[in-house]
Amino acid sequence: MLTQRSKYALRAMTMLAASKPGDLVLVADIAKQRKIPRKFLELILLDLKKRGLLHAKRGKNGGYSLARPANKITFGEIIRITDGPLAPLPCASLTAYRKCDDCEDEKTCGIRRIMRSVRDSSSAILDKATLADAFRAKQQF
Amino acid sequence: MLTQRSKYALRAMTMLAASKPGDLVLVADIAKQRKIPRKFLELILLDLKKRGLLHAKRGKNGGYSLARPANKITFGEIIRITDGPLAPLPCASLTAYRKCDDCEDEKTCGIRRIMRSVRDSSSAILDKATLADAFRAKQQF
DNA sequence: TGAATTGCCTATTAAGTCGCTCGACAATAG
DNA sequence: CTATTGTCGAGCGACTTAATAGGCAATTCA
Repeated sequence: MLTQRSKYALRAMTMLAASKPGDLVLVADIAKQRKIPRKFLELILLDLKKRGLLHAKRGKNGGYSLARPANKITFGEIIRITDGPLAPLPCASLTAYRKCDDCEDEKTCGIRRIMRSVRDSSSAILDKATLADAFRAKQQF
Repeated sequence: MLTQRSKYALRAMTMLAASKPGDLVLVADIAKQRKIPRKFLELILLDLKKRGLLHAKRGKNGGYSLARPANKITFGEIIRITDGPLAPLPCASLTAYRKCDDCEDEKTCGIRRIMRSVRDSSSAILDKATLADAFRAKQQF
């Protein structure tokens, strides 16, 4: 399950994706409109900024905007930043591989093989799904 | 990421799958061979038993065995018991659906749509992968 | 019958994570 | 200068996770 943190991040990002590119949006506005605790949201956005997904400007008339077009920012990126690796096991992760402490032989591990295919199918979806896709879905109705 | 609990469960179950069907295996033996804290493992196995995946017998010459053939027990079942729903969001779960507290309109939610497809692809794999599959993978080498 | 074995069950604990808040600071516009 | 707005560090309560402890209940077998 995604953490609340990740849910908030996705919601905030889809809101930014819906606003005009380059337009600056206030944390306070995002918090209000998406019902996210303001101070908590600050931390999340800051993180997304540090990882290059957002651009921020301080001071009056400041705010946040996407650092790239909405169709160039994927769910996978966002979730990895807020929640960590997508893979069910560290030994099945590409972006954050780690050997299992007590794994006898990784090559013959049936559990790993299956978790690896779960990882592959999940990231196939999440690394392809962009903010623009999510927004488009909303627009259809 | 799976919890330690789930990892232990999967390891224990694959060990039981490797033993002769109907044979009783001691908790202590599983714990030793798979390097799982014994008392912790007891709790896990008990849970799996209550949910119908294992059969147990008490007293001397007792132990655990699979309640069904290894090719009828899936990873999905095991993980749902030990870790809960597979879906990344409650609103995207089939087996444990729950509406998001503050979701405006589920039908138009782009996030949900994507998470739903992640769920679908994950469970397509995990509800098909059986203990026998994992064991077979190991045997190949 | 009774001792040994083995799973069943309830509590408890230590450490960590999650969700969130507070207060001060730094940059920027006007 | 002042108001605004993001940045940052610290901290906190509730919960979860991983594990331990200890006794009870069923079963075997001598």
